[in-house]
Amino acid sequence: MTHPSPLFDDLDRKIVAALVENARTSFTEIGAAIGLSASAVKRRVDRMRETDVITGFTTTVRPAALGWRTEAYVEVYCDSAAPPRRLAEVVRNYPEIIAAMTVTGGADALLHVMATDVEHFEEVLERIRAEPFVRQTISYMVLSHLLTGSPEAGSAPPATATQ
Amino acid sequence: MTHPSPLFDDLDRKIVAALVENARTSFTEIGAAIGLSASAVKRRVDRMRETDVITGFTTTVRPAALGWRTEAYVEVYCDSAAPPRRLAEVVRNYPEIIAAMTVTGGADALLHVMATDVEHFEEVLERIRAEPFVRQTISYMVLSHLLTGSPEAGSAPPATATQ
DNA sequence: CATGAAATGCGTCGCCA
DNA sequence: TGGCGACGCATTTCATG
Repeated sequence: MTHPSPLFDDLDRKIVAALVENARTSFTEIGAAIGLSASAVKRRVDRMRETDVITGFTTTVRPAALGWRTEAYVEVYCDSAAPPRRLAEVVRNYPEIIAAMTVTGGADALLHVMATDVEHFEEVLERIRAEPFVRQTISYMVLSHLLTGSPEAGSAPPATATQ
Repeated sequence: MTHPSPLFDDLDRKIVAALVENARTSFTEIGAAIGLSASAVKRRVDRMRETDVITGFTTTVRPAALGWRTEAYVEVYCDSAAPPRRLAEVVRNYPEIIAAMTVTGGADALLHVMATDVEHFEEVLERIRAEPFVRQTISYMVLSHLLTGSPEAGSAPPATATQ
């Protein structure tokens, strides 16, 4: 068994859960909730930022309010010659691509794309298809979200580990 | 038409961009950067929270550090009888499903699933497939991320609007 | 109608026990 | 780790163009 694990314990988990739920919660309040002083909470948060358990604090917005009204997932099929990892460089040049990953299955990669409207999306798609080693794309336009907020990985999974 | 739109101007956009980049940035600092007082910034943030332009402040974590080491996208094909929207209720019972949406294309819905490992994922998949009106699923396991952080919708799209 | 300025209460952050 | 203290920030109230 793992020992009282000095690397990441239940207190850390509760702190992360609180910060995922609201990133602007004060250390004092978190400390009061879990029975720790504010300085102890700050130390733990600083350590988690250092070890990249916590990667940042961000704000969630309603994309439509900012003008992003069209969302899609795009499967990308690459030329068998080029490794899909090379898409990493390409993908950086598209502000419309908010996530990209290599996947198992028929396609080599999956892109998460945001656009202002369908016309804009079509334009982005044409640019992607014009990239050197992109052979084919298949798009899935998002119609509606069935899950609004993301309860997310803030909660603890069955078992836990580090790295 | 709408005039210089008091609803959402460039200052608001800059504030949102700053908060997306770091949700714990002080109003004072944001104000100094855009030429506004702290109270003015706070008022604008409060208003944006009220109108749901800003939906929350959250913390980004490295999922692997919390024990979520397996990620996948799952296409769901429903029985033609049941509307895919009914998946909304089902999906809520799965902490492993962090996003779900209806999409165009062959599948009715697309699920974003997180699990601790492949065994756990298989177990989740079996539960999903056992749901009443789920006819078929196709899974895409995520191998590696090509885009780490999400520059996201923090930046301004070509044109802007509200609602 | 939104802003800036001042006042108070609270949080943060470094230091020491 | 907790506690203390200085400083900075958030938040409210008030007056102004």
